Parts: sequence; structure tokens; C-alpha cells
Amino acid sequence: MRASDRAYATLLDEIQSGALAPGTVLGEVEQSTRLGVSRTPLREALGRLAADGLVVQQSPRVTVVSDLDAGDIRELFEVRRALEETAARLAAARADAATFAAIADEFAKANLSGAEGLDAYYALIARFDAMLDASVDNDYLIAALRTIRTHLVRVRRLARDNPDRLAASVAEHRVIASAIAARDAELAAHATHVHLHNALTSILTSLEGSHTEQGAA
Amino acid sequence: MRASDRAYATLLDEIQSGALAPGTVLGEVEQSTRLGVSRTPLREALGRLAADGLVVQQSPRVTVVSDLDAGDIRELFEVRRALEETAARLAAARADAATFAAIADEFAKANLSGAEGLDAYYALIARFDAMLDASVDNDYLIAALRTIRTHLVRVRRLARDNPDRLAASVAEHRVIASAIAARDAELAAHATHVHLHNALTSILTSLEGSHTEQGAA
DNA sequence: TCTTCAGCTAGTGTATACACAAATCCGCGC
DNA sequence: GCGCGGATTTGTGTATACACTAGCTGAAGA
Repeated sequence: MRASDRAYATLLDEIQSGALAPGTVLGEVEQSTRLGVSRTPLREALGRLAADGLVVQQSPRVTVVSDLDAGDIRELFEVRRALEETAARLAAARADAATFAAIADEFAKANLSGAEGLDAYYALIARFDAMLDASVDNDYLIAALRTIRTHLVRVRRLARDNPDRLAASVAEHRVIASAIAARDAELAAHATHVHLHNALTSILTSLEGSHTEQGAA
Repeated sequence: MRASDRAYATLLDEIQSGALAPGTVLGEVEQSTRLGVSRTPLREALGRLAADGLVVQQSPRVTVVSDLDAGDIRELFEVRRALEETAARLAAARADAATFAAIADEFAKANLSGAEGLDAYYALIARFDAMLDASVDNDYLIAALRTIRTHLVRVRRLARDNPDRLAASVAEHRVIASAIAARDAELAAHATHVHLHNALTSILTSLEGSHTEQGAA
């Protein structure tokens, strides 16, 4: 594995997990020393993070971890709705019905009790997303969605899901998967709309309730 | 201006204009020599082009200018529809009505005769896009749109617009601008849908008619 | 005391040298 | 003559040295 890939993966994980908080200054010498790579691959990693929007060049001399406030989350979901509704429509037209019927069944049977249930939930969602990507068969759409998902990992970290929301989310995914299996593009798109609306509402409510140390705008 | 920016700008222009045809191998030493920069900034430029999707790493040793066939154009327009319909909806909700009423008027009065008419058309479209971006006020959406537009420059190059299509396109833009000015989000979105459908149809027809030396799939 | 300028410092931008990996070509063996 | 293996070559991955710029600090003059 290349040094620049390692640096990128490490920094990505640290930003997504919050270990590197928004506003943290990322000096090239400092970070390259810390990560054990030289400045050249580190610069490449920073460039990729900047392309993703996870870091920004605050001034010509200082790169910082980008901020992510409630406004950003709303913006993110506006784009996400556009892309995922389109993905749902395309999948309904193109996907293998049996495959989505099968995963709809998995959503129906999903058990979310305990911490391992949460992991299982995220794993199931990830598999569903991967199936959707494969079905839409559109590199440009997938690339755009990947960028959005990269940011959403941070959002998830900020707003802890509550159990009720998780159960509802699974049910919503089941509807989407069923609609795709039934080749009902409109239903798939509208179910996605509803799902994302509920997810956003839940996240924003969660943020409202816990803005104890959240930075002021 | 940084050497990496110059290299990026030059390569971008050459790829968009077709001077660097799809499939052209971009060796680091070769290109850095040609552009008069060293390998380090050139690598950064190649990295940004790869992030844009304009070049791809065909193998671990060879970077080539990415191809763009009719299938890509369809994919591109699927994403474009998703993003621009959303942008139109958001603009209808947020934009300054007077500004869009004014540009709708410009579309109504646009004169497209001659080659300078074509330039005026593209300039007007560019201004409209910029106004839309400013109105939607969503960095993530704008970033996604920017990527798509980067590819669309190449599409335009492949498929020469005919005068009839240009006139129709102006009329369609007038409808969209008017809808935004009237705060009619649904009309703006649907007019955008129709516009992009027509644009895609025209492009694909143009490609059909002139696939003399277009590579076979 | 405040302002301004000069020099220093820290950190990025760029160039280049070195290391490594893959592909190709030539020679040898079968 | 054909195939296989090793050496050479070419090109990327990484490290590091050098250059330049911006920002800061200090002192000196008004």
C-alpha cells in the first residue's frame, strides 16, 4: 500500500471519527512526522481530503479540518435527496428484482437489540447501498454519492441515533427495497424522500437536544 | 500562480478542447517536461484531474485521458437532471425574484445570429448558471454540479449544437428563469427536466449522425 | 506611546535525487 | 524455431533539499 494511501486513510478516519476536530490546523511537517511519511505523500493525501471537502485551505498557508454545522447537514441532505431519489428510480428500472426482494426480507427480519444490533444495522445499510450502487450502474452518480456519504459519516458521529429511529429506519429501508423489487420507481423515490426527511429531522432534533458543547455559529 | 495550478489549468483545457484525445497516455516525465514544471506539481495536477474523473489510472503505471461515449453522456445527464432539478427547486424557493425576472427577459430578447451569437448564448447560459449557484446557496450541490459541468464541456465539444436547438434551448431557459422568478418550484423543476431531456436527445442525435470516426463501443 | 520598517522565522511550493517495481528485450537452452 | 529466464530500462513512489513568501517580532524614529 502506498504511503499516500495510508496517510489519506488515517486522516480520513481521524476526521470522520472526530479525533481531528473541525478547525484543527493540519501543518504538513507536523502531520507527515506524526504519520511517519514524508511531506510529498502527505500533501497528496491533503489534496484528496480537500477535493472531498473534509479539509479547507483557510489561508494560502494554513489547512484546517472543515466545519460541519446544522446548515451543512441540511445542505448535505438536499443533495443526498436528489442523488438517492434518482438512484432509487434507476435501481427500480434496472435492478435484479429477486436480489432486492431478498434484502427487503432481511430488513423485515432485522434484529436491532444491543450494541451488536447497531453494527448489524450499519452493515446491512452498507450492503444495501452497495447493491444500489451496483444496480444504478452510473459511475458519475456513484462518485457523487460517495462524496456525500463521506460527509455523512461525520454527521452520524455528531448525532447519536436513538433506538426508535433505528427501527423506523429499517422499516423505511424495507419499503424502498420492496419498491425496487416491484419495479415501482415512483414508490422507491418517494419512500426514499420520506426516509431522508425522517432521518434529517431525527438528526437535527438530536443536535438541538445536545448542543451543550456544539460551537455557536 | 502556482505551477501546479498552471499545469492543471493547461491540462484541463487541453482535455476539454480535445487536444488531448481520450486514451492519450499522460506520462509524468513527458508532461512535466512539456509544461515546463517539475514532476511534483504535475502529479498534483494529475491528482486533481483524476478526482474530477477526466483522467483514469488504467494500470498502476499508466494514466490516460478518460473516454466519453454515448453511455457516459446518458449517465452524466441522469446525474445532471437530479442536481439541476434540485437546484431549480431551491432557487425558486430562495432566489431574488427580480434578478431572475431580469434574466428571463434577457433570454426573451436574446439574438443568436452568427458565430458571435453562439458566444453570447454560452455567456448568457454561464451567467444563468452562476446566478443559480448563488441562489441555491449550497456548497455541496454546487461542487457536485461543477464536476458534472466539467465533463459537459467535453460533451459540447463532441456534439455540435444546431441553430434550431440553440433557439429552443434559449426559450426553455426563459421558462425556467420565469418559473424561478414566480417562485414556482414545480414548474422550474419540470421545465428543467424537459430542457435536459431535449438537450440530451439533441446531443445523442448529433452523435448518431456524425459517428464517422467515433470509436466503437 | 504609537507607528513603521527591517530582519528573521516558520512553513509551504518546487525541484531533484534515490529507490523500487514492472515491462521489455535479448540471450540461452531446449 | 520457440519458450523461458534474467538483465536492463523506463517510469512511478518517496524523500529531501532548496527557494520563496507571508507573518511576526523587535527596535527605532516621530
